[in-house]
Amino acid sequence: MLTIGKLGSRTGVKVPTIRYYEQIGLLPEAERSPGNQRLYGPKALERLNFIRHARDLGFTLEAIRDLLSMADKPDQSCADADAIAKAQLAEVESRITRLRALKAELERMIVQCAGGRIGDCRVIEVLGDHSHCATDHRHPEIEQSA
Amino acid sequence: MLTIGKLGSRTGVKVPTIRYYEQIGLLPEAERSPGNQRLYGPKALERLNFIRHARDLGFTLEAIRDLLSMADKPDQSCADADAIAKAQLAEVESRITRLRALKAELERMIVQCAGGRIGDCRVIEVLGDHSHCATDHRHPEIEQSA
DNA sequence: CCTAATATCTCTAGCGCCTATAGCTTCAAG
DNA sequence: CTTGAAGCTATAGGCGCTAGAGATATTAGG
Repeated sequence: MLTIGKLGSRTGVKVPTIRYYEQIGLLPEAERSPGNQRLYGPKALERLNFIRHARDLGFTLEAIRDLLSMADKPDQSCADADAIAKAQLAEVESRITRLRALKAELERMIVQCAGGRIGDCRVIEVLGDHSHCATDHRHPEIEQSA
Repeated sequence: MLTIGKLGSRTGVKVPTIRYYEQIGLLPEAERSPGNQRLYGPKALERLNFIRHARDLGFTLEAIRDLLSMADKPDQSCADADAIAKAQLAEVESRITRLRALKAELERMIVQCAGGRIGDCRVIEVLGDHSHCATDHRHPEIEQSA
């Protein structure tokens, strides 16, 4: 049986985060020692590793919740798991595309800056006027996460 | 003079977001009409366009705050603006690198999934065990934003 | 065995960047 | 002159944690 601290160091998940996962129901309520401290067995370790890994891959906690509930039903079709993974892939791809446009724009901006006064600075100027841009890097919603 | 709604539609920034920017001091307090509604002149339009553009390029509000204060001093050196832009470029590049690793991992996972039962599903299995992975896609802190 | 350091506990608030809701007032069109 | 859209304030929520306070538990050393 592991204490929460050991569990954290084995999985690379911080202690408050583990408690948070329990609180939102992503981890089951942990067993407790006589002194009321959380204790974890191998199953919890496995489950938390799964979560950590999925987070590393950029899945949202919602998606992870779904994936975990699938992992618990080994006889069902894995089409749903596949769909979640594919959606995540699409998400990652679209982020890459967008970031590449940003990168290009930033590079253009920086290269053009002669390093003089602000009044002549391309960085400031370009930011002030989107029409200086080569690509349409605008986006509907600013995305976040991994 | 523009109402907040017009300002929003011209810049692509939502009305509550504009009020939020004012609240946190990114936009100056707007003039008011006799009926207490916010009114914006061309300067505010310009400033908000700048903000929107910089947000689109992934700058944080903090960085934008700095860039704006530089934009107000056209005679200073633009080295600082340049540094901020370069930091942002580095940030974007590192995100791209990471996302590419994620993409590769997700693709591997998906391709390997034969589409059968969960019990045989590579997606679920890989998530459960990082050692199945080709790349070390782990990261110290999960990043966010554009 | 006692102490001191460390780890854990609960609870609450905060981060960045908005977004949504409620309940009101003002304005523009018909 | 009425209606409906657009505006106002104030507050709460959302994601995924992170940080803090203040109390208790455990462990290592003397």
